[in-house]
Amino acid sequence: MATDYPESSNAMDFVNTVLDIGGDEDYPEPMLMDMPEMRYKSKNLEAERRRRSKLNSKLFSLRSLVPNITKMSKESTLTDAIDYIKQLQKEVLELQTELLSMPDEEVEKQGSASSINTMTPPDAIHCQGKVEVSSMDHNKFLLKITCENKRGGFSKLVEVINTMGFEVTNVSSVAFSYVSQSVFFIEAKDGVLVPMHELKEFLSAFVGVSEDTTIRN
Amino acid sequence: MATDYPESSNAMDFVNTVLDIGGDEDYPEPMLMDMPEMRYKSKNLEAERRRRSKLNSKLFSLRSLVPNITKMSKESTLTDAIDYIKQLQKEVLELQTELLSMPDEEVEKQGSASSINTMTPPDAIHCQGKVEVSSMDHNKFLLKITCENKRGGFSKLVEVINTMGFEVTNVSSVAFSYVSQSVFFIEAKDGVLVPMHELKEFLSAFVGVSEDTTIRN
DNA sequence: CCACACACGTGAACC
DNA sequence: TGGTTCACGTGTGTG
Repeated sequence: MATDYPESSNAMDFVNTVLDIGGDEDYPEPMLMDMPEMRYKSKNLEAERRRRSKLNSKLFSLRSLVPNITKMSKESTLTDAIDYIKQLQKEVLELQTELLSMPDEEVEKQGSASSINTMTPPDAIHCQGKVEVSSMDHNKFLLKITCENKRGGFSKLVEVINTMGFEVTNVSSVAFSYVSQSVFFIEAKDGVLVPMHELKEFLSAFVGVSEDTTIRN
Repeated sequence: MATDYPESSNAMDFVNTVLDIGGDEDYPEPMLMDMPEMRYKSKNLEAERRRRSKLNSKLFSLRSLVPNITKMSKESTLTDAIDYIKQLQKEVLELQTELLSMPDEEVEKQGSASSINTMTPPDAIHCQGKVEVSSMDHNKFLLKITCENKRGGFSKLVEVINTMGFEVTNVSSVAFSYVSQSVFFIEAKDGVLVPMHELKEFLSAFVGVSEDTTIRN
């Protein structure tokens, strides 16, 4: 026991706690120096301890990244990490090919759950804007949207309109300075029936206008 | 200081004394310590060698999986692997959210699903179109795109432009009958550097024109 | 010379 | 009981 640790060696102790018992002490001490009590200390001792500590720390954080850990051991950590990387690579490849081969109507994730929809737009445009919805036909609408000119705002707007079940048949958009103004001529997709006020509410929430302004027929 | 420690001579002799000789190729013979000159050899010597070997092997194959290796060292192997896993995880998440968005079209044509699904997606708009790219500035381009007017075509176009790293600053699009024509004023996002020809090639491939310039009906 | 990284053999602790 | 895993201190090579 009682190795004279000159330093704390924190991570090591942590790993020791996890994997092994703390009790890995006691130097084999096969020294044959003629010095009476003075024990020869390698110059690397401390450095080596640091190195091991760091290495174990990395190993531990590597393990923490892998979801399925089979065993708490160095070998299985590496094995699992290897398998996990392979799996991730494969997954990325599949997703990429899937995404590339059929770009259907992908949107970034906006239009699935309403609760999310009303909450996620923080990164969308989040400003005061104006939304006008005019009904041109039973399934055709004219949107006039004024909002802050933000990076990606227009793309997101298109996506939102798309995921709501509308087809953009015609659009004119101009952005200048900090304001962006767009006019969309949209048409409900087949089988989609969205009430006008709902469309307006959603767009208003997305664009960042708190409560209504105008709806006209 | 201890600069005078007789490392090469005494210490080495000590090691040699302790564990036989050259120490590399030893047989796992269970030596007894009673022997006059023969020294005791640990029982797990060979096992430990195997363990180390296996561990290093894993470490090596882990390194072989990671594309960007900074240094050939254990620590950087682990660090790079960690970063790589993080990157992959992020990538997968992005791809999933990007892909997970519109059940619309697929649900619609689920009747004759599989064959159509696997056949239709390959080309997004699958028509002959025309793509013109004009460079307005080092990072600003003007796109003139003519293609078949297809459901969701415009949205897809915007998404493609967006994912390629461009910001749509201004757009005018008109669709009539079976043809759609759009003019995009786009600007490369910060840090994005896409060559003009690449942009054009990608858009052409997406829109469905085989070779640039020509529109064929 | 020194900092760093590595492999080695060993005792101990855990099934 | 062994078989397995671990941390340790050390020698050595490289820059």
